[in-house]
This record gives sequence, structure tokens and C-alpha cells, in this order.
Amino acid sequence: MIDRKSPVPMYYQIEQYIEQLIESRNLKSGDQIPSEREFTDQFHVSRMTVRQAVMNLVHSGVLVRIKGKGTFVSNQNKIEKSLLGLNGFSEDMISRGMKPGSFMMSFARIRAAAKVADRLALDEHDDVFEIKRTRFADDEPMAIETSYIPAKMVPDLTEDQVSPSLYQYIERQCGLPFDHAVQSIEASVVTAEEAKILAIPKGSPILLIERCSYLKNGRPIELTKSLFRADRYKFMVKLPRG
Amino acid sequence: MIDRKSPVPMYYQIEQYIEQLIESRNLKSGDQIPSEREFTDQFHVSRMTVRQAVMNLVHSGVLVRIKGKGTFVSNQNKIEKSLLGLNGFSEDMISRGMKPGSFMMSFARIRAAAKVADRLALDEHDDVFEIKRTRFADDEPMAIETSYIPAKMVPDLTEDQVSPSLYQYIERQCGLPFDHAVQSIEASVVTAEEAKILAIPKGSPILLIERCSYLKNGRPIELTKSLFRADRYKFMVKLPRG
DNA sequence: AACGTATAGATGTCTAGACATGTACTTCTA
DNA sequence: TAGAAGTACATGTCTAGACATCTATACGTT
Repeated sequence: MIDRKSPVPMYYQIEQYIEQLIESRNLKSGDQIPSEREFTDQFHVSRMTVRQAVMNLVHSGVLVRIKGKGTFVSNQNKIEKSLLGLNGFSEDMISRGMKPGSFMMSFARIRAAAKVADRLALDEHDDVFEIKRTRFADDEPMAIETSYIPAKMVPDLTEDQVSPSLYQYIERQCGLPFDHAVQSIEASVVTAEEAKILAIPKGSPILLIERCSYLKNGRPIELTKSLFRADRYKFMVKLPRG
Repeated sequence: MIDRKSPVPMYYQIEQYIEQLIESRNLKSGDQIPSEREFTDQFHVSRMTVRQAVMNLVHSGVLVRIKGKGTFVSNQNKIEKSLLGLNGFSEDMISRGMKPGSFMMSFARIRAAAKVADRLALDEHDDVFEIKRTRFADDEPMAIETSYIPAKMVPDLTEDQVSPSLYQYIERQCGLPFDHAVQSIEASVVTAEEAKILAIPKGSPILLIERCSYLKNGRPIELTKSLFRADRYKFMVKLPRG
């Protein structure tokens, strides 16, 4: 179970062992894991080494410790998790218990406008894919979304690949791992045209969300501007301690 | 510097000492902090105790360690940090390069309304402090803020303590460490009364932000509802990888 | 000048204990 | 029967070391 001769530190092997127990559903949310003493006996390592493994998992939110009681698998549910992380529209709607839908209004390869080129750190003459979609939740229009993606990063992008999940295509097919996104949220009121698409009265308040996603290497990979109906959509986010 | 008789653990005292060095700009971004050995000599504690303090700050992103070289203050710049973390109005405005101001409209100890009691996990008959403030940025009204704090958690709260920094009072004076906050952001339009306070036209769009802060022990400690002028304020957030 | 070795000093991993504190339960006592 | 005391066991804090590994530098040797 634990290889003392391995160059992989023992505390890390124990970490992986615990995570694997959770992954394989041998331990479920809220379950108590073996005590430090039990791990000490099981793996023949000192208590401090067990603690190092367990504390790492506590810091990353996988486990929760309660003094005098024990250590438990975090029941940080999916909705909490989705508040913390980077998700596309579909994942967002699913975590809210709604059925996501999408209608592509246009898909084109165009020269990047100055503002877009600036945000995506491109030269003026570089191309981007521009994807305009109306987004639905439970078959009602929820948002208007316009995405820009540098053509040189994802040269073979087609309309078909966008539909299932743009994020998964970029991450898995292209092997470009996401790192984080910076999002800005403003309030505004709809124009007549937007009101028509979203099926809401003229002058209704809307949430204007702009998101720029970055890869692990620091390069921006996607800029998305979204207009959400304010009567149906509330943006939620969980902020860790400052 | 370090009080061995204090019930506050030594590793935590060391944590606060290091954070204070950074706060007071004695240590700047990228600076190397004293080595574990030096702290051991300075505070007469064992190396493992120093490590516990330092590793906590590494896990929370304040410090970065490089094997064989040393431990350094994270150069995650302020604006990045403020996007990721939990900040009060004043910190938020300062990180935007504006001068924060505040006018207290009311400060009272009242019975919690049902909605507030629910969010703060209180009984119906529990008291809360209600703090209503108009917030200014560069001497112009920017937001209307109403905060609720359970009276039993902070029984001795007075108007004077709120003014400099409510967060610091709770965290340092009361010894109640924050863990995270959950924030929801909606768009709406102002009422006549609100428009007057914020000095904007009737029917202007506003950002309605509700924040509930939680302590390390999981208990909610603060509920704040804010109305921000949409023409001046944009909410920004950094989302780590999903 | 280029390369390899030695060394100092930093963090990384690990041990085998100690006592403190909180929780749950049992047992004793008034 | 209610409350106090005890006890088992959990995590929390802390020690004084050990050896490993990595970085940077100094110093020889070729």
C-alpha cells in the first residue's frame, strides 16, 4: 500500500490513498475517515506524517477536522463547488437545476476588433472566432453570449465542436489547460433589440458579464461577453478569506 | 513578541507576526523572509512550530517557498488579491485607487427579521446589530450598505468600533477568524429614495450585492446588503480553475 | 577558461514521543 | 434521577532531533 523505498514521500502516498478511497466511493461525503492513530498502525509511519497528509487535504477542502470527534470527508456539495470555480453556461445551469439550451446566431472567423485584441493580447491583424449564441434555461431565453477565441490558438475550430462543450474541446482535444478566469459584472438596461431576443420588456435591468479565461501558461484563450436577464439570473460566487 | 503563556498557539502568533511584517511594508512582494532556523533562534520554538506557521501562510497564498533557496512574500499583486479574496468596502476602493468614505445613517441593536435570522442561522428572538451606511468613493456617493451582525457573537460592538474597520475588529479584537463569504450579485433599478441618496436619476440600473461571511468554525458572522451605482461600479472577481 | 568537488545553508521529509483540549460515554454519588 | 467525575479516544500543540535534497558559492584541478 505504502512504498517506503519510493522517492514519492510517504505523506503524499497517504494523501493519494485517501483521495482514492473517496474517488472510489468507499468513503462518501460526511463519512468519518480512520483516525490518525489507525493510520499510524496501518502504515507504520509516525503520527506527524499522517497529519501532514491529512492537513494537506484539509487545506484543499477535501477533508474537515473536528477536534475531539474526528476527520470527515467534506460535504462541500456541487453547488458550493460551482460557486468557487470556472464553469461554462451549461455547467452553471445544470448546477442550478435547470436544463441548458443554446441557439447559435452566428459563427465567423474575423479580424479582431481593437478592444478584443487588447483583452486577448493579440496583434491588430490577428483573426478570432466570433461565436454569438442565445442561451436558454428550461427552454426560456436566459442570456445572449458573444465569445471570441484567438484563431491561432485553436485553428481548426468548427461550429460542430462548439456545440457540445467549447471548454472541453479546448482542454481535451487541443491540450490547452485552463488556469483561471477574470470576470467583471455590471448592471445595465437592455436595448430594444436585446429585449426582443430575451423576451423581456424594454428598459429591463440586465447583468452584463465579461469573462476572460487564461491558460496555465498565462495566455488568454477566450473572451466572452454575456447579457443575462436580471429577473431570472443571479450571479453567485464564493470568496475565500482575504 | 511571542507570549508562551498565551492560550493563542505559538504558531498562530508567528503567523500574525509575519503577516504584520508584510502589512507594515517591512516585507514587500518578492522579499525573502527569515529562514526557519532564524525564526527558531528568534522565538525559541522548535523548527516544526515555525514550519506550521509558514506552511499555513503558504497554503493561503501569502508566502511562496522554493526548496534550497528560501521563503518569499508572494508577489500576487494587490489587485489580483482583491479580486480573489474577501474584502470590505474600504479595501475594495483603495485597491481601485479611490479614496473611501463613509457616513453612518443608523446603528441599532434590533430583533432579527425572519430573512436575516435565516441567513445568519439565528433564532427568531435573537438580536442583531443593524448598521446602515452610505459609502463614498472620492467624496461621491457610491453605495448604500446595510450590515447585520449577530449580537451574541460580538456583544460589545459600538458605533466607534465599526468606523475604522469592522472586519479587523471582529478578527483581531474578538479573535473570530474569517473563512470565506458567499456573495450574490443581481441587477435592479433604484427606487426614488435610493436615487436621492446616491445622487443618480430615478430608474437608473444598480448592482444589488448580498454577502454572507462565515467564520472558520462555519458560523455565519455577517450579512451585508449593498446597492452600488452601476454607472460607477463594476464588480470584479477572479475564478480559479474549475 | 571549463569542469568537478566541497561546503554552507536553505527547505523537505520523518520520527517518537509529550502534554493539552474537546467529545462522547460510563460510572459513581448525592 | 440528576449531576459530577472519570475515562477513552479524537484532534491540537509542541519538542529536539535525524537525514535527504536542492541552490549557490568557493575552490581546486585539468
